[in-house]
Amino acid sequence: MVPRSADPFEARFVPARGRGASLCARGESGSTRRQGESEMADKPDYKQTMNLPQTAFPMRANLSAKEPDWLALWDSMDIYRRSLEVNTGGPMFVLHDGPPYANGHIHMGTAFNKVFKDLVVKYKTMRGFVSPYVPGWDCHGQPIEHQVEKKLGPEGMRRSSQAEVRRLCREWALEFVDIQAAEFKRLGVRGDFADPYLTLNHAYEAGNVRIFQEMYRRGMIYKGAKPIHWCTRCHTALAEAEIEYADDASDSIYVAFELLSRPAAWAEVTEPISVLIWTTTPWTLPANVAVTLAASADYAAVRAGGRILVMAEQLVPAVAEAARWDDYTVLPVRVKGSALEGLRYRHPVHEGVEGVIVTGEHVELTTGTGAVHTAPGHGEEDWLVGQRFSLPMPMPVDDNGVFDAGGGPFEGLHVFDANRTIIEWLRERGSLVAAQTISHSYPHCWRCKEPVIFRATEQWFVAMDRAGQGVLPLRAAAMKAIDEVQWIPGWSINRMASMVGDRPDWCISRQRAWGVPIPVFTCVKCGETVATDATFEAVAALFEAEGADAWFVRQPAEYLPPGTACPRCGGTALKPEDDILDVWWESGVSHTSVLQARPELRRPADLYLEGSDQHRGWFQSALLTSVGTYGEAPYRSVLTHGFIVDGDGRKMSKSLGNTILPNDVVKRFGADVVRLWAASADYGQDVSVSEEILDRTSEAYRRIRNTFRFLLSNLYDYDASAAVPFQDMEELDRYAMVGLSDLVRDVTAAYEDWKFHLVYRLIYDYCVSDLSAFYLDVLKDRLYSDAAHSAARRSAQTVLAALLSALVRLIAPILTFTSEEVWHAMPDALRQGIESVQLAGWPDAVDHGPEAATLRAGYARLLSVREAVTKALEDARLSGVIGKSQEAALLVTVANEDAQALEARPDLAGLFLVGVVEVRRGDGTVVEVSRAPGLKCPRCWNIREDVGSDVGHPEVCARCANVLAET
RNA sequence: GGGCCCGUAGCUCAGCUGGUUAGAGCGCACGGCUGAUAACCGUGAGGUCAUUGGUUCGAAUCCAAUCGGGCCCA
Repeated sequence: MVPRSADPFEARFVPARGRGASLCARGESGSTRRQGESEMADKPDYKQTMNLPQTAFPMRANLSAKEPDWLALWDSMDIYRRSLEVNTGGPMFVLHDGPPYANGHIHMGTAFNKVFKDLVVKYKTMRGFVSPYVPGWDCHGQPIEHQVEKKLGPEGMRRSSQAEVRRLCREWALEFVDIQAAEFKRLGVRGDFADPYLTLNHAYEAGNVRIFQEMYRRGMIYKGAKPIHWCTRCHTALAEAEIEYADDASDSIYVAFELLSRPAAWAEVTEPISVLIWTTTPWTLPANVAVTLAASADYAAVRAGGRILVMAEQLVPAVAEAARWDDYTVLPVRVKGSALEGLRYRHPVHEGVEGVIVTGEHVELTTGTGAVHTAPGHGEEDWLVGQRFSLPMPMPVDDNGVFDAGGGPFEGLHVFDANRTIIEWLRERGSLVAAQTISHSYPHCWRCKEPVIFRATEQWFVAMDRAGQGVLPLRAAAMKAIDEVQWIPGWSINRMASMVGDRPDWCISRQRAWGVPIPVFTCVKCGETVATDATFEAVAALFEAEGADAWFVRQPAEYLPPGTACPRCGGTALKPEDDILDVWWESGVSHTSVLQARPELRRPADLYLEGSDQHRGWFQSALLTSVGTYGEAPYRSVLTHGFIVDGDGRKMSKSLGNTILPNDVVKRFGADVVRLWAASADYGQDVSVSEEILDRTSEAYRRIRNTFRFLLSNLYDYDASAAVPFQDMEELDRYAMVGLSDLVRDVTAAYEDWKFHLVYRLIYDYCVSDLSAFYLDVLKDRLYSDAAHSAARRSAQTVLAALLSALVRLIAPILTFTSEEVWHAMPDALRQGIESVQLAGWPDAVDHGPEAATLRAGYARLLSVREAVTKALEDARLSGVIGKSQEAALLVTVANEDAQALEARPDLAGLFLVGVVEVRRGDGTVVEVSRAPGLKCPRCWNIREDVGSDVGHPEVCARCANVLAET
């Protein structure tokens, strides 16, 4: 702030050229650009006698350059620690951070999420809550491992031990933890970045074991074989999250399976009878065990090419076309699928093997033949059918995707290479009825982009519907817990409930290196699983002390209690499980590894806050592991936001070229603009970001900033001891105080509802419409022209101080940098020695009693008349009657009630910013404009008839003469 | 293909349980001011409320379908 010279009124007779530069922070001389300067030359420079705004708070924020300074200040004062201490003894609010994946730079989605969380935490802190925020990172998992694999190359991978690969993965993860932490901090996010939680921390890793132990004990974890997506290149089972669907060309073949017995319906037929199946994965035929028909559909027997083929009646024409049958006949008798159940057929591949016909609900009657080749090891639905009919589950495909002996004639071939061979092989044997190539959606590995296969392997599962005695099965318990959580927005509960209600058992096995091992052992001698409280505790202790790495380098005998033996055969040679845990499990258990483990946190958390994809991800893995262990949800409420999309509502992708990166936005606009953008969007739906949106946001930012600047600039001589009590204020000021209270009340309610876009709108509209366009505009005359110490001006300043003090707090969670900048530019008296706005608490919505309603009503009328006035003034301006509004004289004719509201306020001319106003009563509202009588006062620039009435100061209006005389 | 959700002016948002000519701010155009000045004030033009049907005396608001978009799943 520029120091003000001793007493401006000493300067009243100083010629215009003499001073001035020192008064104005802008440094403008004020004496060189006026036309008619010569005629002013020997007149007093009244400007020097006025209280014009002064401030060092710059109009242009230069955020990208200045924000780092505030970060440094916060660092130096340890703002995170202080934000907790300031509310010591207060209630607690725990927002638990969902860990982003420690790979790559942050994107707009992560930026949005983190800013959102920061708004919540800072708001809660200012409301008096102890609100710790411990950021976290998800450090394990296939993507990082894949990056390391790429870096090492195939040769390097072969030479590296698992421990070495894990070391590189750890380095990779930690590097990106640092990068992302810096990026989050740069956005103004406040938290315990000095001690974040990382899923690779030893204590964290141990938490996985404790949860596993408890859920295992409760009978919720089992080992089973089940078809899962398997990437033959990455050698791993893939979760749904790791699958991408893309169009692929596939073989589409129709194969006749010759029936071993004749259905009664077609007993008289002499040709061989086959059931015709259709498949797009020829390589799964060696694992075939059944054909599934739709129980209630009609099946027909078609005579074509010298044999009888059974298929769904409604699909006959389509099949005939695919097979290019010139000539075929449909036998007159139809049968239901259920009538064929139990028939046996000759296996299409394996000599001397039989398959069986069954029925199921999943049979589609829109494509294919209505007869589904069923290989329980190669498909989820097939597996379910297999379960129901107790079918065998052969699995002739190994980890590499290559047939073993079970592949019969195709042993040694990779499944995708085998397709052609199999087709030819079938053709030679006459069972191939048709073959085409079709394009359809096929699953691919999200990392290597190769097509994946469905393949049954031994996996560890979390059972959704079974549990030990006396324990509520997980699904039922989770559904109950879901009901007890507050979901925001409300529809979120439907999504969560339907997902948990429908989901299959959770496969938690991954055949990878970079993660936390499934903490069980297998007896080398008999293959029994060895997992007891004693072994779990030993493993947890091991991880706690040495990390999960120890699993891969230490022998079980080194850390298991002496005498640990297989409960079945007594064998003491134990092999640690090879599979590692699904990373969703890992991040899910943070309720224990973080919330429970850290003294400053607690479980359950008050809030989990993530994007809507986490219904399937973290919200769910946290829920299941928490319910499975403690019988309750890990959170009291869950807030979800939409995804970040471009200006057209499309997802951002490199291929579309519509990506916007937070680091770029920070550089160009500043983090506060990112934060304002995040706050201004309705997160209940997808959130758009584009150049235009950021431009608009940036303009809104400047608008808010300028409001602060105006407030600050008129408080340069604020005297707290001269503050005017509410009841002694000018009426307009009392109205402004009521408006401020209303704003505080509304904004606080909006924060409480997590409606940040409403917070933004309320504050912004208040700055623009209530303050800038009315109150502050009207106030200028009083602030600038009245005596500095006058009660009227002090009344105005008291309001400005209140506005400033409240607004800076209300906006502080959002504009974290700018609010701090304002805080430090505020008069000391308003800061009350508080070093940061983040520690300044929340403004009160003062109840101004019954007068508040009277003021609101009176000014509502006045403001509606004022709209008519501005319109009339504009017309008058257009026709050249006036230039600025002060040059106008108004004749306002209004209805009776409005007239009362106007007449009740003697300073109508001031409120309308015109020279003079006369009010008359009439029917409607009519405003007539003419030129104001009188002369322009050279000091206050108002047009007054009393200009020249004072002998002491013959040039100015009476008010200004008084001011000059007083000083 | 299934589940959940979304689609009001160029942009961000209001429009409660259906009720007069659909609102605000920004942007834009035009004007004013030049003592908030790369600021401030004012006026104005912008919408067949995604589309199409239906319910109703009356629908942006209820229902259905379609189109477009998002997340999740297949």
